[in-house]
Amino acid sequence: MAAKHSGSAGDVWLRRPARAAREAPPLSRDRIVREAVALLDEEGAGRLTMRRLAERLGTGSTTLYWHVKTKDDVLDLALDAIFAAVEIPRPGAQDWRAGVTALISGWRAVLLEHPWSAALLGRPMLGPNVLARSEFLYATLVGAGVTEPHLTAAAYGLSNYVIGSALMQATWTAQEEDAPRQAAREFLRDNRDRYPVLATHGPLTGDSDWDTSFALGLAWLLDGIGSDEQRTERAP
Amino acid sequence: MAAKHSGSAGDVWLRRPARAAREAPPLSRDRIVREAVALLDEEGAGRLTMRRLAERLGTGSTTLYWHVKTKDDVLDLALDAIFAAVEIPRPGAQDWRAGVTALISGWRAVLLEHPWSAALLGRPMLGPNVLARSEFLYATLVGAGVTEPHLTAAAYGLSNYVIGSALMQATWTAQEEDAPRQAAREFLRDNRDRYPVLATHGPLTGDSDWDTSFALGLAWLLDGIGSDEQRTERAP
DNA sequence: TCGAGCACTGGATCAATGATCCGGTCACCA
DNA sequence: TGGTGACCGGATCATTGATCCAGTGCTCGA
Repeated sequence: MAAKHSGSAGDVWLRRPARAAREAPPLSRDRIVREAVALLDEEGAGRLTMRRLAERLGTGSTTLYWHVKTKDDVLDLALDAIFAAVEIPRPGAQDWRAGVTALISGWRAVLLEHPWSAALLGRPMLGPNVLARSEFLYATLVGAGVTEPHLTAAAYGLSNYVIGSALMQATWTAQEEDAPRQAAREFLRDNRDRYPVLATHGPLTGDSDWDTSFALGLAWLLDGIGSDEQRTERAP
Repeated sequence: MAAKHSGSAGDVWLRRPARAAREAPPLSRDRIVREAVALLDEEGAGRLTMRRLAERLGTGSTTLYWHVKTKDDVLDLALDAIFAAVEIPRPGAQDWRAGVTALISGWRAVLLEHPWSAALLGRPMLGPNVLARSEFLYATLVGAGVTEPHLTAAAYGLSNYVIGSALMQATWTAQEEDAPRQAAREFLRDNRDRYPVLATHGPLTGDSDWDTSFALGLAWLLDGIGSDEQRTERAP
C-alpha cells in the first residue's frame, strides 16, 4: 500500500518547498565547487564522494550530474579554484626576482593550505586561475630577458620545484597523523647499519625546517636563472 | 540439484591440480608485485584491480589478500620495486657532482618509464630500494662537505625537482594521447588576448624539449649546492 | 492569463570494486 | 597416520560513480 513515488510526487507535505522559500540558494556549479573544497579541506581527498557532497549541499547525488559531467570535473574545478587565492604581483612593480619569488611562495602556501591538492597535481591544470598565474610567470621571465631554451627550463624548473616540494611536504605532514613519521624514524634507527647516513643526517632526524629548505632551493634556482639571463643580455 | 560447492570441493575434475603439477610457480608476494608492475605498465594505474591482477596470476582475487593486506600495499610495493632499476654509482668512484647527476637522471628515467608511478608519489616512500638510493644521495652530499641547513635543502631540492619534473612530464605525455595537448594548444591560441605570453612562449607552443629543460634546471641546483659547499669549506 | 517549454531535481537502479567470511585443500612432519 | 598450519577461492557485503527517466516549478510569449 506504499505510495509508488514517495519522493517528488504526491503529498504536499513531502514536496520540495518552492524555490523562493528554500533557505539555500539554488544549486550551481560554483556552489558545488565551493562545497567540494570545503569538504576536501575538512576530510581529505579520500572522503570526497558525490553522495556526501550532495548531502552537504542538501540535494540528491544525481542532481550534481546536471551541473558537472563527472567527479573528475569536480576535482579539476576545485583544484583550480584554490589558486584564486594566489595573489598576482603587479607587473613591473618590482624586481623580476622579487615578483617570481612572491608568486612561487604564494603558490606553495596554497598547496600546503589544501594538502589534498598535492595528490591531484598529476592532472593537466588548464583552469583560468592557473593559466593567469602561469602567464604572469612567463611574462616576468621574458621581461627579465630570459630566452629559450632557458625560458622553458626556468618556468618548468620553478613549477616543478614547487610542486615537488609541496607534494613531499604534504605527504609527510599528514594532518596530526604523526604516527607514520614516528614509525619511519624508529625504523631508520633500528636499521642504522644499513642506512648509516640517513639515520644520522636524514630528513627525519632533525626538525627538518621545510621553509628554509624551500627558500634555499628556490634561491639556487633563481641564481641560475639570473646568471644565464645576464650572460644572454650581455654576451655579444 | 546444482552442487552446493562448485569450486574447490567435489568433483576431481574441477579440483585444482596438485601444487607440483601446476605450471605456474606458487603465488608469492614477489610474483604479485611483478605482475602488478606489468599490469600497470600495460594499462595504467586506473585499471589496476585486485580482480584483474588475480586473473593475470591465474588465481582468485581473494587469494591476493593472504599475501598482501590491502590494495595500497600492492601499490607501495610496486612503486618501490621499479626503483631497483636505478643504478647506484659506486661511492667515491667519481666527482660528487657526477655521482649525483647519475643517480638523479636514473631516477628520472625510471619515473618516465613507468608513467603511473608519478601519480603514486604522494605516499611515503620507505621501501628498501628507495631508501638505499636516498642513502647514497645523502652520503655523497655529506662527503662533498655539504652541511646543514644546506644538506637537507640540497637533498630535498634535488628529490623534489625530479619528482615534480617527472610528474609534469608524465601528465602531459600521456601515452599516445596527444588529444588533450592539442586541445590545450588550440585553447591557448583562441585566447591569446587573455594569455599573450603563454600563447607565444608557453610550454605547449614550441617542441618543448623535456630533456634539456631538465638538465638546465638540474645544473642550476647543482651550481647552487656546490657554491654553498665551497663557501662552507673555505670560509673561516 | 495561460499553457508550453526548458532549466533543474532526485528516487531507483546498475556495474565495478575493495574487502571479508569461512569452508576447504595440500604438503609436511612427528 | 593423523594432525597442523600454510595457502586458496566462491559467495557475499558495502561503497561508489554513473545513468535512466519521471517528474516539478519558473518564465516567457501569445
